[in-house]
Amino acid sequence: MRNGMQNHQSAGREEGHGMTLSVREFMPDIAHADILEAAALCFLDRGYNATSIDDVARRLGATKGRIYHHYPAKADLFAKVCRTGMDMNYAAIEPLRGDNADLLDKWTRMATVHTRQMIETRPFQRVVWEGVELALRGSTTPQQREELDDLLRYRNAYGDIFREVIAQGRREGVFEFEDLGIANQLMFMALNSPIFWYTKRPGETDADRDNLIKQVVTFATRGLGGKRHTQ
Amino acid sequence: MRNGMQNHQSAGREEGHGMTLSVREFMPDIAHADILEAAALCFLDRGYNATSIDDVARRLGATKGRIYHHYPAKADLFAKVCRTGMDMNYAAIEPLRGDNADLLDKWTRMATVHTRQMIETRPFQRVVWEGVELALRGSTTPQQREELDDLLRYRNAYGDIFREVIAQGRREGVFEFEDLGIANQLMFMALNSPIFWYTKRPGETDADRDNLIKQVVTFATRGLGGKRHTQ
DNA sequence: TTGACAACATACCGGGTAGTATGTTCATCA
DNA sequence: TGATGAACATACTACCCGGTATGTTGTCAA
Repeated sequence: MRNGMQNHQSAGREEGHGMTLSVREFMPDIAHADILEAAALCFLDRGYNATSIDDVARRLGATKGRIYHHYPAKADLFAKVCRTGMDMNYAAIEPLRGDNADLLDKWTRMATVHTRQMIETRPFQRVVWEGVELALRGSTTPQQREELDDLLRYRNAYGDIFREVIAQGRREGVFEFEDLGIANQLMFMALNSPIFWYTKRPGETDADRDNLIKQVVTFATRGLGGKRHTQ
Repeated sequence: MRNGMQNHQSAGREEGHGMTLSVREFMPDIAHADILEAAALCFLDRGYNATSIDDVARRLGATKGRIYHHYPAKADLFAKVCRTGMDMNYAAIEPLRGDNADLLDKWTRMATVHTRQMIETRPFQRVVWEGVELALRGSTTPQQREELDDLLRYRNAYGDIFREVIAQGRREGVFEFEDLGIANQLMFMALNSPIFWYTKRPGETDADRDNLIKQVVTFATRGLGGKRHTQ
């Protein structure tokens, strides 16, 4: 292990996503973090199948050798990106789990944090979405299905955290909807939607971003029939 | 043109989507309708890149020759599926365009018809979604970009129909939201969402489907701050 | 200082797939 | 009735890409 002292010229760092720090918190190994970030960006704007290992390597300013030295196969690299994305989501809402204050407040905070995650770690979250889709469609090899099914379970467990909260909210009269499964789907569609259409505006401020998030959360809150609308 | 009298054994018709009739209304040419339907189903459950022309042919109980006889390239087949899906959407809401009754009623009818389209022609609509995504990401060859840009404009024009209605609704105090673009995105995310998670339940009745649609539309209505909630 | 090994780069192979070139069948019409 | 062409099927090619095998460089420990 030659730790540190990597000075490859880091080509292809043209996109200024502010998500780099978040990723490195979860990937103390710099080499792995660089590869995962490059892979996430490639998967983001071309999708899994259309992205070649050479594409990822080119963005790194490296060659296939580097990637295959750390990951046995393209599918494993993809799975690792997905897992990293989900890890970041879990870590983001973890501090809110024990919150036993007002349910609507709790849900609002969870939804806000989640939506912020979708924006700030967008490349990874977009890849997670594609991973879930690949898991739902059949096909692929058995050993990859195993990894994708793991991702799906991981994702469902995360979704259940929200599901439980809105279920309790309905019991308490805070929310009003008919089918819990449908409501959960629609809620996540709204909260996740920035991964599809969000792009950082040139002069965007933190306040602009906060306002954007607020609008998304407000839409979801109202959609769920939330009694006391945020703000 | 030998019209009619095709009796290839129509293999791979195992899925009982009830969308066949809708497609054939728009494709009087049986040969083309069969190909488009098979292509839509293949693209639905494997995506564009992961679907080979041989896959589509196999589902038809035919070979590549048949497809390449009617479509010059895979991209053209994909574009045609997208265009057909959008054509069906336009035709579905067309009767509601002239409706000048209560705005919330008009919007509710439009949203209901749209959501029903997402369910009943799901394979085509899922392909449209992927087509829009492919158009938004760059890459691909120039002549294909032309077709995808066409699709994007076609789709945006369709979206503007809804956008105008909810914009007018906001002016009249029927809806309440901040940014029009964001509200439109969130609204479509909710209404389109069945293309991702809808599956026909074994004992599903028409009433079940209507109820499902109503829940989706209600969520979107509330999300937009609709003053008089449906039902 | 020298092996040993991590961390890559380079060179190569093989399978899958888009697209093409050509053969075959059958209906229609002159 | 035979000639023409639409509607396919069959056979083939060229290329891209995932994966591997091998070479190279620097570091560290003994």
